Amino acid sequence: MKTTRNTAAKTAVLEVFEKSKTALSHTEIHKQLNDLCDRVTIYRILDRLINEDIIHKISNLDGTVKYAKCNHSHQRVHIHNHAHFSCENCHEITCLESVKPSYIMPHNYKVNEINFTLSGLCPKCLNSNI
Amino acid sequence: MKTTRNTAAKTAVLEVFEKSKTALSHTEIHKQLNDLCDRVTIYRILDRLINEDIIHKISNLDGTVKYAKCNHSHQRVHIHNHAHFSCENCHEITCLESVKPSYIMPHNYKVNEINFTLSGLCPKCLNSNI
DNA sequence: TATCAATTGCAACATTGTTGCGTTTAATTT
DNA sequence: AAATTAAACGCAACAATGTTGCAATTGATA
Ligand SMILES: [Mn+2]
Ligand SMILES: [Mn+2]
Ligand SMILES: [Zn+2]
Ligand SMILES: [Zn+2]
Repeated sequence: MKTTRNTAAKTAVLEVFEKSKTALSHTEIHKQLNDLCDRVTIYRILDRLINEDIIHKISNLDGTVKYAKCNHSHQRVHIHNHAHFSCENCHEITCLESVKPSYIMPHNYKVNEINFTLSGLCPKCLNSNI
Repeated sequence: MKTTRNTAAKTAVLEVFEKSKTALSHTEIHKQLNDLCDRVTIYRILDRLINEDIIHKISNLDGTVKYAKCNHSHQRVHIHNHAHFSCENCHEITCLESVKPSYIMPHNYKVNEINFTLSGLCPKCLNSNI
């Protein structure tokens, strides 16, 4: 199998994730890295981090894509079954690790992954907007 | 307020939706219309149909965006609270009108919209793949 | 230190969606 | 039926996002 390496760029991307309380887009990461590496490199690092189950991808209703660090306690099988919240006002996306939807599927479907994103107003914007 | 008009292109787009059992991407619609109108026009028609609550937008985990016809029985307030299924094999996206997630939100969030997309194998692909 | 596959930078490309503007057209009024 | 007029359109140009090929660099290992 392919081995994975620790590079300066990968370390820097991980540090950006550590410092952030919300999910980040490719562009936001690129700006924070301030030309430490090429934007293509960031796409490739994100791909690797997803394969290594270190981050997960969040696809929003408006088409934007963000990434967030996984904070799971080393489960053997790791499933991203938590919800994400996307604020329509400040556009911040946060993991709601405690919110896990329950649902009943029809027969004959095999579910591998779920994507549950809620949009509206986050607590910060809800308070300041009245 | 702005009034809305019935045009040849809009009618054609609606016919495409009527004929389809699955959700459609902008590109798929454009191909089916076979240069009846410009691709920009299709984007604008889709925007209008969403505002008129005739179709809804489905944003998938892999970044693709599709649209599907709403089949609701003229509720006063119309909320898209059903799930969508995205097949990893045939890439068809279908509305699962009967699947509605239940969940408990933390306080201080105002939820306006939800996006619940499941991916995996659809019944068709599940059966043909063993 | 030598090796070598993983990683990177760069250029080029593809896809998707948006905007401005002059022209056409659907629906309403005269 | 003709005039009116704002909605809708086509076209060109642009922006954002993501992908690919390839030569050069570099991290990990021997
Ligand atoms: Mn996780
Ligand atoms: Mn609907
Ligand atoms: Zn907010
Ligand atoms: Zn399928």
